[in-house]
Amino acid sequence: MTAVKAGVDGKRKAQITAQDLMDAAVDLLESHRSVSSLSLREIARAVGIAPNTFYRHFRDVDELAVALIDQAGRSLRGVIREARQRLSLERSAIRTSVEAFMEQVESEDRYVHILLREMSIGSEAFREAVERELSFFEDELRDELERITQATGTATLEPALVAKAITRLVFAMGASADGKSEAQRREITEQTIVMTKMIMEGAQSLARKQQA
Amino acid sequence: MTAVKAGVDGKRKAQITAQDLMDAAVDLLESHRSVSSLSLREIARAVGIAPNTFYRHFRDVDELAVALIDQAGRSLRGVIREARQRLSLERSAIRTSVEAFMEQVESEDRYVHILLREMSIGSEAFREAVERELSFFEDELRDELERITQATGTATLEPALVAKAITRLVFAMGASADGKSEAQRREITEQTIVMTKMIMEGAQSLARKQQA
DNA sequence: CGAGTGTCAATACAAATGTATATATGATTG
DNA sequence: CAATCATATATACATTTGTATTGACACTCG
Repeated sequence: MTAVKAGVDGKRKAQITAQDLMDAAVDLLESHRSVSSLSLREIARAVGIAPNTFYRHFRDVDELAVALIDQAGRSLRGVIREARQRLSLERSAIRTSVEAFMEQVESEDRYVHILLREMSIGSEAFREAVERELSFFEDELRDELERITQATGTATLEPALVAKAITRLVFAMGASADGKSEAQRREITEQTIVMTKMIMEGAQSLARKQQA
Repeated sequence: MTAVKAGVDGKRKAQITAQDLMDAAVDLLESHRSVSSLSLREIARAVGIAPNTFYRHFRDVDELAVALIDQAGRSLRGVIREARQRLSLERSAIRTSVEAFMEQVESEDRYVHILLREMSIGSEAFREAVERELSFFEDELRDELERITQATGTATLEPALVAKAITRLVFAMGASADGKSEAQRREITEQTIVMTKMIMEGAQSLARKQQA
């Protein structure tokens, strides 16, 4: 939208973008700071612009925070979708998905951490953005569960509820994996996989009992 | 420890206690503000003391935050224990416990909200305090599960993992119940109960399959 | 009674914050 | 080229922040 083509000569001042501001904000949140403790000036300082220039890109720090969540969600959903497409050849759908999720959490994409951490904090707009991402997940997962039910013929009790349980649990476990070591994260991943299987198995077992 | 006996005459300035500061802080966190966005002066203003007097009770706002978490955890554990003691006469252990938890979350005790919300945010000491409370929960729940296993003879797969899954899930659901209406909270409670039952059922079902 | 001690307020100050106003620079377009 | 526009800076100001210093008041104990 507001993208500016680089000038003919390469000597340009390197055009600050909204993305630059977001990256700087994420840097500042590296350690366990809350988004709400970020100051406009601090972010501006980090990217090397005058405080007022911030307003060219966002009205608020809050607005930047919402953009952060959107980005985190988008990136996370992309990874999960990709994992799902790899599913057909693989063994366990659960394992593949959970591992994809945790992979995304553990590295490279520091945006996701913020989503996981600040689920219940921040402005109204912020929390709504987080809720939106959770819903996306739940919906996609529910569809997937219903597809499995159709395909395998094994009934699942209340797919929507199962999807919600798994989503919340996986997110919570992901959040707890945050500062941990590689080994610890691997253990958390394995735990999460077993937990997810328990929920799935429980939902199917209850469905069987209910049928009888 | 530092409690001061009231003077002979009742005209005293009403002795500010650490608890007063904590209560004031909780008031300020009413809406979804982060603890890390609280200022020392703000809290002092709320209780009507001079900024410097704050130091008589806490070294930091961080130290106050940790005290907050401890209090929330203590109060929460008390309620769960009480619920557990009522269990023998009741029907479903799961329902009783989850309802007790949600009851505590939804009203009166605004301290618990903070614990639920800021699980992944704040200083090191803060997060450690939260982790401590989670561990307490998991341990007590695991003991309970093992006792059930002993009593009923129905095996449960990995009680520690089940306890962890249930704890994280219930906490996550509790956190999501925060700003909601009475009706919505009731629905969340019901959902949480079913989710918990799924986990239990799944763990038992998997144990049966593994035995075979 | 008088000295000590714990609890508070008053004043002060440097630093940091959000934002208003005005200005400069390079790109775009007539 | 001149005008316009988006982008960024500079300066400024009133607030707010954490904390240092100082002193007042009430209570306790010898």
